[in-house]
Amino acid sequence: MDEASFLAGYDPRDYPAVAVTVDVVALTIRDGRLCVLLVERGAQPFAGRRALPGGFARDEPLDAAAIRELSEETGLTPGEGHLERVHLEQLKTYGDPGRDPRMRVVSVAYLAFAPSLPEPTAGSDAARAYWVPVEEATDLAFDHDEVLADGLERARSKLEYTPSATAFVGTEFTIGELRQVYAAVWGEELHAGNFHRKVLSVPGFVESTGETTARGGERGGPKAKLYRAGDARLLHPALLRPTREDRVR
Amino acid sequence: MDEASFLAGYDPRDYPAVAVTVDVVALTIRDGRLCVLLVERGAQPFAGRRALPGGFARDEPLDAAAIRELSEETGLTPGEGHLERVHLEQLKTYGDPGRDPRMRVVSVAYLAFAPSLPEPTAGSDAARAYWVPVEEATDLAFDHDEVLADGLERARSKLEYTPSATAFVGTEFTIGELRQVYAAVWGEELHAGNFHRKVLSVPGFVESTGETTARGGERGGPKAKLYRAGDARLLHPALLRPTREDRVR
DNA sequence: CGAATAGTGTCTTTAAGACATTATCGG
DNA sequence: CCGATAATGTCTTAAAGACACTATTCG
Repeated sequence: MDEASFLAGYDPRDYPAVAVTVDVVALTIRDGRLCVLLVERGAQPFAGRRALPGGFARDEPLDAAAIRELSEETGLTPGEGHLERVHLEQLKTYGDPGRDPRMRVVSVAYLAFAPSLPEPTAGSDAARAYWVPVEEATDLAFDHDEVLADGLERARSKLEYTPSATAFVGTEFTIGELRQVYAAVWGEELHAGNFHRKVLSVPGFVESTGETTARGGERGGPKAKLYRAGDARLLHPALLRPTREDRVR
Repeated sequence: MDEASFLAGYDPRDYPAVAVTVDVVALTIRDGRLCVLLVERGAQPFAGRRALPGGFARDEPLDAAAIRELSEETGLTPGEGHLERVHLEQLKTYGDPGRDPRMRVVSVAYLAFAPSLPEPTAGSDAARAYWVPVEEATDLAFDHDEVLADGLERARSKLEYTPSATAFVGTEFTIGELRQVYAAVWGEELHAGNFHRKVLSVPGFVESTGETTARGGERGGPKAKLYRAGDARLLHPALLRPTREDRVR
């Protein structure tokens, strides 16, 4: 029986209720570390535990619900320049019976990449939210450990094949800043010289602004050229992670 | 407000009902052509139109619902050896308001790769289902054109980085059969010699059975060595599609 | 035999990675 | 000056792609 013929004679109110929520794995880089946005839970179940931000889907597209949740939790409002540049994509949907002890909850998870955002301000509705380095984001409520792990793996993979690393930095950035994004997300240092040449050789990854930074680095070094994101949606050739042989079996 | 604190004081029966369905983009290769499983809709809306197989999610994991739908539509039962080797993965979730004219329906789409299956038999519950070459699968009900397009793009990409092409052939196969899978999914011929060497050079992609086919090809040619799927979950290095420069912008 | 296919060999080009080198800045 | 970083150069190795070629089998 297909979806529609089933629904034709079907009143969903007769069935056990299903709730649809949207959860967001929001990643950013602070002080060279990859961080995820978490909220502190107030109510049962999992009271006091940390969880991914999320909420009930209203009468809106699922993507819009994800943006709304992110906006509510960070205290940032779309239209002020902060949330516009956030990269957002659907991650995966989690719907196992029992993942919420109270009822059937189907949760559509989203993955977001953001440039370094201000810490959510106390006093706002978002006071319970804060950025946590991903290694310390363990023991989350519900199945959010798994959701986060899936999000991290997706993020690491995305950096290989797409220019989405640019979503973690400002509109203008140096190659060194971009390299720090890769280092933070992949969790390993990259060879500066080879990375530099590689990034510039991929068509459409970055384009020069003609400008340079006003000063050199904090610990010395010359001024760096500034770039902005190019028009490529895929990286050809890709920027592959250093292969760990055992990862593929 | 996060998901759980919202739900704590929330009775979903007070809200507009949301239905969760599972749709399946099931792909197979018949006569060298990539085909998708479609069903003919009987009821309104979209009566008489073709749609992807799918249905309401019951009290079961979402993956289980997808397998169940596939089983019901093809008339094949798990445990008879046909559905075991089907590769199944979650594709994407579609939940825009208005995608079903009657009510809010959130649909979790799955992508399935199957070896050539028998045409669903008339007389069974699956009589309305049949395999259609993907180029002819247009004008589908709901937003299923978009779902199918997303599924095809995912399938093409999967063949690059994973050994999932082996899910389209039998447990034992020749390199030539594998090449026909790539040709059908990517829609372009591949150089036989280079493909052959490439497949054998990727660690864990295929392993030799030591056997060969009993006969040569129908139109001539020598007996071919037989292989089975190896233990790799990712292809290193990958089998990249011939690059079309304009695809990446 | 002729056509088609399996499988291998060879060469060129491209890309990745290791490593060195030069230049420029801050302190 | 010293240490750090930006940016470029060189060399080696791996991989992709074009192409040729042999061997085998069917009709």
